[in-house]
This record gives sequence, C-alpha cells and structure tokens, in this order.
Amino acid sequence: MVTLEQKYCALLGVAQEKGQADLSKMKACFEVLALASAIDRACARRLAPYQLSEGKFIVLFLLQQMPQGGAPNELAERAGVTRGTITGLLDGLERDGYISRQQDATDRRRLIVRLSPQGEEVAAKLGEEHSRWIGSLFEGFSEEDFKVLSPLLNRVWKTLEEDDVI
Amino acid sequence: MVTLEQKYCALLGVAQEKGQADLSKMKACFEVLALASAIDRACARRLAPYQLSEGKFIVLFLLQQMPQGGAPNELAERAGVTRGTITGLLDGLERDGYISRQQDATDRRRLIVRLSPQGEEVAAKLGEEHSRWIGSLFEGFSEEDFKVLSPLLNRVWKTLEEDDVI
DNA sequence: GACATATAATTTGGCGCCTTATAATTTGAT
DNA sequence: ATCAAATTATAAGGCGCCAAATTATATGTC
Repeated sequence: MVTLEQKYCALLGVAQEKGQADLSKMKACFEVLALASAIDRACARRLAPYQLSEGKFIVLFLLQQMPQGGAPNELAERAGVTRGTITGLLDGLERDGYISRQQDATDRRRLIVRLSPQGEEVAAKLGEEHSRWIGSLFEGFSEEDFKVLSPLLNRVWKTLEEDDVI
Repeated sequence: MVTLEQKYCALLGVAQEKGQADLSKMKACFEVLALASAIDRACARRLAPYQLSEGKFIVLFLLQQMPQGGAPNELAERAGVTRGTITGLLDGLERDGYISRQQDATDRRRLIVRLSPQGEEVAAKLGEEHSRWIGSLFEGFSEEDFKVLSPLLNRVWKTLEEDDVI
C-alpha cells in the first residue's frame, strides 16, 4: 500500500535538505492535500451515477434545509463557490430536473431556487447515504482524536486567512 | 473570522440529528476538505503570476529532480494525475517555454521531458519560495503535533483505499 | 425626477482535470 | 513470422471552477 508519505516523497527532496522541522511541515501539508483529494475523488465516484458533482450535491443538500427555497447568491456563499459557478451548477441541476428557478415577485433581480420533488427525493436519499459514508471514513476515531485533530487544522486555516489578507 | 466549523455548519444539520459521534466525524471531514481547498486556492493565487497551476508546478518540481528528464507517464503517476491530464499540463509548460519534449531514440512511443533553462530557473526559485510558504503555514507546530496529526490523517487515507478496492 | 451606486444573476473566456476513444508502436505467444 | 495484447502519448468532449465583464433592477441622494 502506498502511504500518504510515500505518495509525496518525491516532493520532499528539497525539504530534506533543510532539516527535520521543514520536512515535517511539508509532509503535513501534503498529507492534508492528498487526503482531501482522495476524499474528493471517492466522493465524485459515488455521486457520478446520479449525474451529480460534489458542488451540485452540496447545493441539493443546502436546499433541503431551506424548505421555502434560497437565492443563488446565498447558495454560492454557503457552498463556498462564486456566483458565476453557482449559475452553472444550477443550470445542470435544472436541466436534470432536480431544482426549479422562479422569479421573486417583489425584486425582479432575485431568483428563488427550490428543490423539485425529484430533487427532494435524491437529496434525502443521498444525504443519508453520504453522511453514513463520511461516518465510515472516520470509523474508530474517538472524541479525543477529534479534539486533537480539529484545533490543529483550524490553526493552519487561521494562518492562511491572515496570509490572504496581506 | 469564519472558522472551518462555521463554514460547514449548514451541512451538519443532518448529522446533528444523528448524535454527537456522527457530528464529529462529518465536522472533521469538512475541516480537512475546507482546509485543503483553502490551501489550494492560496497556492493558485501565488502561482498565477508565473502562468503556473499547482499541477504544472508539481511537474516542474518533479523534473527538477530528474536531471536526465522523465517520461510523461512517470510524471503523471508521481504527480497523481492521469496521463491525459499530464499531456495538457505539458502542453502548457511547453508553450510557455518551461520544458521541451524529445523523442526517445530506442522506443518511438516514448518521450523524454526536460526542463528548459528558463524552466530550471523558475523551478529553483519557486521551489524555494513555495517550501518556505508551506513552512509558514505550519509555523508553531511542534514535532509532537505532527506525530499526532499524521497518523490520524493516514488512518482515514487507509480506510479510503480499502473502500475503493471494494 | 435624474443619476450614481449597489446588488442580482448571468455570460464569456479560460484553465485544470477527468473519462473515453484513438493512433502509433512494441512485445509476447504461438 | 504473425497477430493479439499491452503500452505510450494524444485527442475529444465534458464538467467544475474562477475572474472579469455584462445586463437588469433597485436604492439613495441631490
């Protein structure tokens, strides 16, 4: 089996010349990236039979929790993509009959996006399936493990946010 | 500031109904994904001025460690992308003068990809810069922290690999 | 009431990546 | 020696995503 470390060993040559500290940091970074990309791919494979990408799935998931519908910009923000992207995702979802777009009566710039009955059904089924799958990935993790993992990841996230502002 | 948890809180509604254990698992999963995607975006922004994507950068980086050049399929495997993808990345790198493709004398199916002088230069400069940046993301992490983080990430990775085989 | 400004959604153009199909070449079994 | 199978690289088509530009509508100010 290829470990995460092995997968990126080629990229670590440079760090090795710089001492243990940098090596550990680069390794950790690649581990996070490689794991996320593995999760993404597995996820994409799971969703492909439904013509859904991860982005579309998240939109369905979000809409499920907005029974009275939601605006594209709101969906974009919650899903973490741009408004331009959300337009494309909604196009696909509409084409496949999962959602409908409806003009807002009071502000004609606005749209209201709603799940179709079919969308409801798929969202419910996949939501259930998906959360079970995610659960299985972290099977065997204790609450203690999460208490350790979460703050570490969040520390990097925070650094990154500060970084970006500059 | 938006924390990783907040970012995905909307997605956690379902998990909340299923108890603490599942909630922690989904949270952790989203934290990994969100962090990786934040790193990817920041990385893309850093590389954009050089007309480089993360994929292209990794190819440059790999080539730097193959002084006698490398084959596309080898690069694809080490970079973790498909051969089809590597062709596109090499196209871009060749167009921008960072690499050259050369036919292998003994097997005419094969190519040898090499860095151009310009490619060497950029690879060296960016490699240095990039590893310093990654280091800065994990600034303040102790060796102890990595000893905890790494096995946790690798456990999920392992589960995922087993998953895929099935 | 007119005009600048803000906001909503979309369009456009681009890149990365994937999957599937194709073409060229080599290898291996018979 | 021949022909099927494997391997190499590429092409084609598609989706997701982004940034920047565009269009339509609303709002606030003078």
